Amino acid sequence: MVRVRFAPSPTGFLHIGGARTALFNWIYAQAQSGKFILRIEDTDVLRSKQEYVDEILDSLSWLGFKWDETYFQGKRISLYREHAERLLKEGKAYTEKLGDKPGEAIIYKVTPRKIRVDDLIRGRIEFEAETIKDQVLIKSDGTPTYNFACVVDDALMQITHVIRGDDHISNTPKQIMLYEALGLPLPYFAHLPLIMGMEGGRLSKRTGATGIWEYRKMGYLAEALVNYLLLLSWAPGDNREVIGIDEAIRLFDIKNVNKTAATFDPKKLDWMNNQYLKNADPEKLLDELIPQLIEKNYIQGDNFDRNSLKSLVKLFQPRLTTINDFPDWADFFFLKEIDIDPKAREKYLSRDFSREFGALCERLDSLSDFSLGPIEDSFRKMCAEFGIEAKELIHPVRVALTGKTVGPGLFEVIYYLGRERTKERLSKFINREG
RNA sequence: GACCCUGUCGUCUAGCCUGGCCCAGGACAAGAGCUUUUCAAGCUCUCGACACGGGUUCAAAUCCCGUCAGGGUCACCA
Repeated sequence: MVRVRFAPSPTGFLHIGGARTALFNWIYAQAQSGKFILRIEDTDVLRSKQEYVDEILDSLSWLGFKWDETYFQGKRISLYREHAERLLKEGKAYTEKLGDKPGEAIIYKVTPRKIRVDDLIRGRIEFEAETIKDQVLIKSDGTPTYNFACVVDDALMQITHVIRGDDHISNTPKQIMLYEALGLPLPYFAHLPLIMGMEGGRLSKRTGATGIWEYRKMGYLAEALVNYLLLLSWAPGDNREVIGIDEAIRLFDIKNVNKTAATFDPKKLDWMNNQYLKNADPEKLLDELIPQLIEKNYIQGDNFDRNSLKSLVKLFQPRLTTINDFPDWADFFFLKEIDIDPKAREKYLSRDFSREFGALCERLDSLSDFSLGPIEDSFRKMCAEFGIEAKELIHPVRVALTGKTVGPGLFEVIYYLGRERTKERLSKFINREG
């Protein structure tokens, strides 16, 4: 049975790189019908915080990576000490006192030899143990070092595949020495390429948001983020980009994971998010949106028409980059007084449209069936009578109704805005004296 | 500095193992145009890469060697 793990340390939020490591472990477990284990590496007592633990768990859940078992290294301190003392007894380690500090560290003595790693993604990598210093196992304060705790835990938790970032390649020979010293079976290793920022180098706050939670707040869909992250170092091989997680699991093979570091491109993430957004269930989008709409005072409590909101969401869905675009772009449906973009006014409403807008109001008034088809027919007929092209009037009307030059089709806007509000907004541009 | 990893369009990649179908395919971005209603949607087109140099071979993006470049690691952090 395949057992993989994701082992974050709660000294910060879950970021893009961590999410990617979690994703590849999780998808491998799914593909192999194995177990995905979560291990919180909280041995650094000073920097570890409960709020980070909570945030990491929330982010993993949001991304859809369910885990089967949870461990905290902080609760296993005695285990590490037992194993270190065993090495001490066997003469494979020695103790050392650090200056005048209390306590003694336990240090593993490296013996020169060649260490081979057969990496599932990179093939064979060889190291000379001579280039590696003696390794601290237990620090003077009694807590284990990362490499030691990691080995003891991976062995005891019966982890079969260690899938982690490239930056751990040089830890691998150190860990292999410890497995062998302890007489524990070696797992398979697979090292994923790193994700870099647009300017090269590590993905950092400078290059934009890195916390998974921030992406959620910005209105990205978990499915889109996961799909994008997966594509950053893996491809199904048939030129498809938008690929559902179930199918990805079916096609996933760790041997096809790329070796090259990938640059995180926010623009492509945006595109991916739009791909998922346009096919998303409007009900689900609405659930995400309602709290925002309430907060903006666009709707009140539970006093709103869910069906008409759903229609609105559908209207905007194909053009949304993030969920959060909706409240901005559809604001004119909710606001009593809309702001007209000054440039839009300048471009389309600089001349007087009293005659046309007035006629339009009358026509809309006389429509017995205020629905999409009749609205459009009536509008176009009126333009013909005025001897103008429809678009000469469409743009000014759109600006008058929405305050914007872009948006959904005008007739949909009129239909969903309703007869009264449409007339009201148009009337503001009708000069009575003229 | 030492050790290690990696090198296909600006970016993500397919192809590389099992040389010829690749004067290198797709996607994002960018640019141009179409859509007798806008675009931030849709459609069409354009731009654009095998890091470099040697080999091996009838034939190399694909195999070998070297160079260069980028990245990672060298903590009683994880």
